[in-house]
Amino acid sequence: MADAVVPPAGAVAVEVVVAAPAHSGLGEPLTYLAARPLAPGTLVRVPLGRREVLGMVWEPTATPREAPAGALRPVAEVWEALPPLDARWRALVAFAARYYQRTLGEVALAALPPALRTLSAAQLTRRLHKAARARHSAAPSTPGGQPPSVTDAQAHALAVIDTSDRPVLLFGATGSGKTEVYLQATARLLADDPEAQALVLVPEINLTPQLEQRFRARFGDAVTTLHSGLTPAQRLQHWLAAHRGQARIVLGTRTAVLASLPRLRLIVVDEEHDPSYKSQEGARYSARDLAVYRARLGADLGCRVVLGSATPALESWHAAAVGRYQRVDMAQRMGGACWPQLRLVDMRQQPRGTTLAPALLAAIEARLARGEQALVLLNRRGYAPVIACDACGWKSGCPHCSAHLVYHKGDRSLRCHHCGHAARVPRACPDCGNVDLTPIGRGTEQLEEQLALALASLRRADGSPVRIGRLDADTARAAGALEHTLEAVHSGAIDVLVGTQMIAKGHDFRRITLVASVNTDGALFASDWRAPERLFTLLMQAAGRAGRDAAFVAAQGSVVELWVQTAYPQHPLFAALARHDYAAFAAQQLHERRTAGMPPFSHQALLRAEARQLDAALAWLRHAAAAAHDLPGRPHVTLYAPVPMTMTRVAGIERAQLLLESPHRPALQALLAAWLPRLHTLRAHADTRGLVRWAIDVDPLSF
DNA sequence: AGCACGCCGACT
DNA sequence: GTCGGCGTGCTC
Repeated sequence: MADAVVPPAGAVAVEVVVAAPAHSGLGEPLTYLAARPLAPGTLVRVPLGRREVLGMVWEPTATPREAPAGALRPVAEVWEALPPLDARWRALVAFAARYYQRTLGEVALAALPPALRTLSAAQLTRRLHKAARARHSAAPSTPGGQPPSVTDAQAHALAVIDTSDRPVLLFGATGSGKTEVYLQATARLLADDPEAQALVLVPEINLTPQLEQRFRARFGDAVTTLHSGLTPAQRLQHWLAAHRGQARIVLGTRTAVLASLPRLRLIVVDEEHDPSYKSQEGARYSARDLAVYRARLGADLGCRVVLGSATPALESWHAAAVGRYQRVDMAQRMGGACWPQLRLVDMRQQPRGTTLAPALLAAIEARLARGEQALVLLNRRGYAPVIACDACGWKSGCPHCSAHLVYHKGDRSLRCHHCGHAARVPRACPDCGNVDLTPIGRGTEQLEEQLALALASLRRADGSPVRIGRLDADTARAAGALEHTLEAVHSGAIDVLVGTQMIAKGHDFRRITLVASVNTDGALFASDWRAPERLFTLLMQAAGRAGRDAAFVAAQGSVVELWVQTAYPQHPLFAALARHDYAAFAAQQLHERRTAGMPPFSHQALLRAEARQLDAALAWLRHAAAAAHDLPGRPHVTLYAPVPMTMTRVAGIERAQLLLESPHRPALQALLAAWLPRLHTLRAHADTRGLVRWAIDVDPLSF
């Protein structure tokens, strides 16, 4: 074919990484011919088999590989218009690829905006010119207003951020003014260095619109965003602005940690404990951990990293305790806002099946009567998690998953929350024909209904009936619905907001004086040993929604309360919660984890397998474990027996996993690095029929 | 991962 | 007789 073309005299070999997984045999950089040497980080299009793909020039690997068999093919196109991705960025990608056991190309190319891959060099050049013109015609940014003066705690935090040689863990209560610290740290940096860039990471941008608003209000056009809500064209445009240094501040979700930011000097990870920083597919990286590493790579520029949370991840808390991070405390809530008092409702004293204890209902009524608002948390959407037949015991199971179909009353459907399967609610039991099917348990939809019923006779000051709003993945699906509901809470159009954990995020509600958690115990004894940490975080976060306006609370003469319904009121988690004492909770949890040898006192990786039949998945994992037998690091790594996942079947696929654990991270890393090539060989040559796919998850968060 | 080639069941 | 299922093999 075209390969017969004789390379021009003076052509040189260049190494190029492409977005190919390791099992393709293309894990290492590929060698092509170019008319002249190309700088590492340059984007190129290269022929690969019968197609042409985007690749990136990489520096030759330290250990020279033997030349590929056939004649080298020439690079098809060099994207000269785009400045190469710089050495710091490549070092970050190289680290992420190595640590999370992926190929360079997978990580490097996945970090680029998808729209970039579809462009030709000519289209890119046009795009860049257009962006440059738009920039010239745009009005200069006009940051609005004077920054507010800072409290002593904020000033201290800023001083530490300025001077610390370590990652800073900003431990600040909800409403203690962490955002103002981020803003002023950013402002100082930009004032100090006319080219510096800052990266602000948030868990989910649509749940925290206020942070974006505050950054825009302060820095105007210097702010750009990077998240999945943007159109492909916007994402490309924003990415280019960051890459070319025009965007001074990038506000984004976890993917933004891999954005190109040549003059990056400040990284903020807000709500650093949030699990959404851990990627759950592809390269399963932790954006928080990569942020810390990235700051280290930028040390020569004076790059700093700030991890902020009211309830840090226990890993981060421990890192601060041993001195790897520097902790700064901001304990006080601004403006004298007070902490909710904890009210535990012992559900063992309530009749079985009670949704809302009478005392809690009365407390809500009292608040509504005074014109205050309440927030009721139930971490389960739908009307009921399952429906059952009264006669034969049939339950609504998903045909594709080891899960129940959830009853959604609104559209009379049964829906699987794992695979999306949806069906009409049957008129009668599919097994015995009995017509009495009963919903078991409660979801937000039912809670909303029961609250409406219970509060039906209640009137607001103006005589109108009280209004109940619901916020969960179902009601938030429609465009603008989330903003609309939040606005209704702010304006007072909604008196009681019912919802899943999404109502606990950073919304700054002014008139909420009561927060209630209705069905708490599921999380207390979940099989996942991280469940208590997540529950504590959720309840602290939810509690933080109440009493934010101290003047309002005082004028009302009200008491701010957090109500928790539980059958285990004596659980130590609640004692710490009552004192809103994260430190005590962390100490207790860390003690348990140390005793049990769990993270952060050990390091873990999972080998996950998916297969048509469970046996095939388990057999593969056993093969894999056997293949690890004599590997480096093996003596320091515990391999547990392969087990089916808690949710064994999802969308017709059986899942199992093998846990690896080591007190010594380098040993685990060494083992993984040596193990993966063997696994690829095993997959290709051993009998692995039925196995659909497998993947390594380093530092897994969920099991 | 793509994208081909290649060998067995229900349709114009 | 073809269209099309997805099994295996290759890509510097």
